[in-house]
Amino acid sequence: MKTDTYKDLPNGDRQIVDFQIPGDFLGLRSVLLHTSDHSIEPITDIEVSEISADDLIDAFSKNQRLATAVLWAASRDEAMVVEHLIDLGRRNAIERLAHFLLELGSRLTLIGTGNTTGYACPLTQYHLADALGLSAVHVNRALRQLREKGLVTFQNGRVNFDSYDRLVAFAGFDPAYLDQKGPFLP
Amino acid sequence: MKTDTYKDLPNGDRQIVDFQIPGDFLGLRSVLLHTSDHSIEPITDIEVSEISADDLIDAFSKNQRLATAVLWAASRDEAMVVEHLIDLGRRNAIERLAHFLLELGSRLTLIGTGNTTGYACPLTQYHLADALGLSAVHVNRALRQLREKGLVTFQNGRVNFDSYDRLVAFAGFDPAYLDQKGPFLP
DNA sequence: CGACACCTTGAAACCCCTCAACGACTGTGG
DNA sequence: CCACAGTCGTTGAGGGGTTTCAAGGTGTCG
Repeated sequence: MKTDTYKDLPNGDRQIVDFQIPGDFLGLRSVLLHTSDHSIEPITDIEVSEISADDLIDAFSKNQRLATAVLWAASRDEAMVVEHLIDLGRRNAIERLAHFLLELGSRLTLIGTGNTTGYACPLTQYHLADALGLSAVHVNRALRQLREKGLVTFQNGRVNFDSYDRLVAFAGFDPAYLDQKGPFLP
Repeated sequence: MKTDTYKDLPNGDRQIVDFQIPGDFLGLRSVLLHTSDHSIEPITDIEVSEISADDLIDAFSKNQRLATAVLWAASRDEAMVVEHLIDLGRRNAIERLAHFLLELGSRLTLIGTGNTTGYACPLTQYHLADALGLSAVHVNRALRQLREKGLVTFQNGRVNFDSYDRLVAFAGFDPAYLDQKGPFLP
């Protein structure tokens, strides 16, 4: 159902780069690069189909729409990483958490497993910490603040948006970068 | 000669996502996405050629190697953003700076305007601050520490590697993600 | 010379981390 | 059935990295 892509660091820390939900590519980034220094970890049970790099590239020659669609997927992945980058660079812990929970909600809504009320979220606070560049302890405190502000509650594997609109305003969340209309095909 | 891609935030901060050097695509990310919420800013005089999204997509149908090469470029861009993400998430200010200066050095070396001795660098400390998620004041202090450690000197528009090997070790820099061998073409 | 951009330094405050401890829950083996 | 280990969540105290505020210095360019 869900996985995450991460990189381990020499000092034992790790940084989660992004999470994948049903319908997402896994490891698209490394198809053409000679290196793949990231690891993928399942969070829940998953179901995957494999496609070889050669086949994928080969298919480009036969179908230009496929090439375009794959490039679109790669661009969208990168846009998410960029937004994630902005999280880490210029938002504090509580804003990061708010923004992250909203982004995941938007993505899950698109595939029908979430809405503005909330969604099922199998992540632990340690996952959030590794994704957001925080300590697990601080994630806990930040989640409490969000709860006490009446914005969002994350408990028992569920995210509940207590006040979706106020949360969006608080986090400065604009889902445009998720490009939920799909690839532009001529 | 150089540009940077950044995003302004509501509170007046901004986050630089990456820098472009000669030979790089500008705005590839937004070709297929409906949105382009990033801005591009010239740092030095630049020379660009324009290519329309339609022409690019159209070319995919005629030349599969081109589609592959463009996807490779997008993947490489993303790999750099990912490494940048790890910088912000799990490295402190001085390691971030060291890693960043090494990455830029590697990229410039590839196009022949740098080596392990150093390179010309037209960035201000404010650029570094916006890229690395730090305050300009702290960038200044961190640069001083790197200088006093005898690792690298950044002054008067030049980066001098005082001890390249020790700097690489200090920053944990591994240029593999830059994939400097170019796209894998069957 | 004045305006401006950039660099430098100090002091105080703040955000977040580390360390430490404990409670709730789950699964496991005796 | 119960003791035990393991994972996850929660909370407190103390310390450190970084920010903000403030001021002054240098260089360039009109």
